[in-house]
Amino acid sequence: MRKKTTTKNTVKANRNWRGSHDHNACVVDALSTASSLCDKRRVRLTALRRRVLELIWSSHKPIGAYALLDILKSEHSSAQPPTVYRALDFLKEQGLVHRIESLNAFIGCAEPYHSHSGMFFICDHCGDAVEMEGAGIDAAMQNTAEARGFQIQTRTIEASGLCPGCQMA
Amino acid sequence: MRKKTTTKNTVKANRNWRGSHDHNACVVDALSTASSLCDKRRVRLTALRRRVLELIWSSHKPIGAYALLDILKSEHSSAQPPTVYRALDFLKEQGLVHRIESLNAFIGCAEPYHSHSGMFFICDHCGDAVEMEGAGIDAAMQNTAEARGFQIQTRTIEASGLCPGCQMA
DNA sequence: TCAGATATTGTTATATTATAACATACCATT
DNA sequence: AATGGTATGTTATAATATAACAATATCTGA
Repeated sequence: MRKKTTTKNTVKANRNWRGSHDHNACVVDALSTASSLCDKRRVRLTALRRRVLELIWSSHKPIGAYALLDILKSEHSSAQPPTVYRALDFLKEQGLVHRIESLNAFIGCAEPYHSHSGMFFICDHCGDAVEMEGAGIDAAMQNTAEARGFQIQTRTIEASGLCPGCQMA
Repeated sequence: MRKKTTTKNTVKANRNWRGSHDHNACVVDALSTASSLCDKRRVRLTALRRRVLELIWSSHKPIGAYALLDILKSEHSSAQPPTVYRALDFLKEQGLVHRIESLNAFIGCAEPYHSHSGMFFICDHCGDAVEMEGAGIDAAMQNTAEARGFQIQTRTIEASGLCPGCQMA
């Protein structure tokens, strides 16, 4: 039995849209996870790289390289484009951030322990982006690829549209 | 019971990788389809737009805006970036070309009659890209989106890796 | 601890991709 | 031909990304 209380459903959807609520705690978590991951892998999460990761997590939304650069410049006068692009390259390699191709922007990865490409739902209205589990999508792509003999290395899966909150506006 | 004749499978996969064989016929077809589609919709496939579409189809691989511009310039000296970007905007709106986000490049759409986002398999080695049917992927994304209350407007689905031919190299 | 090797960051310059803004030309209807 | 909408021309600049080489920091083994 299932009530059709639209409001209730919307609220539920809303509650689910973003997993976490305390954004500061989120950032701290992400940084400490990143730190231990890098230790384990014997790669160096330098102050600069750590700061870039922190800035990405501190932004609720996907953030572009030049927006990061502007912030870095204000606290670190030597920052130039390569400064931020190198840090981003490192963070991507380590799976700590994802690049959102349709936005030319970057977002923190909530599940850096296992390598994956991520699927993103991006709200055109508020700019929020959320990474979700593939739930069959990866497998479906893999099947299609295999049927044609294509060997997948990386996936880009992005959807833009309206998040629950912005559908009302 | 299943034979493991790798060679045979690979050959089969290869045959399927690209649907069509006569590329010139392909281009002619695409142009005439585009032409009738635009007539039907009462929009103008001008000489310039038609030429850009032709150039895109004539390229076996996704082609960038500035590569198109270089060709246009050589035959049409007034061409500038807006010339090509405007044509591309028109062609995208009409669903005649797709933009491949991970490459910043454009490719002709083989199925312009019905609006869709397309799923692309892009070979890192030879640069070929093939559009394939979603076969469950769109539905799977839609389900995930609905579960969270997200309303999808456009999708970007791209995989890069190795095409059958390049796996041997 | 020191020297050499490697990794990281600094610095300057430039490449690549994309859009803004305004002027002119085209062309369909009256 | 006058009008209004669409398309293109033109100039300038914004936004994104990388190349190439120099300097510095960190690591490793003797």
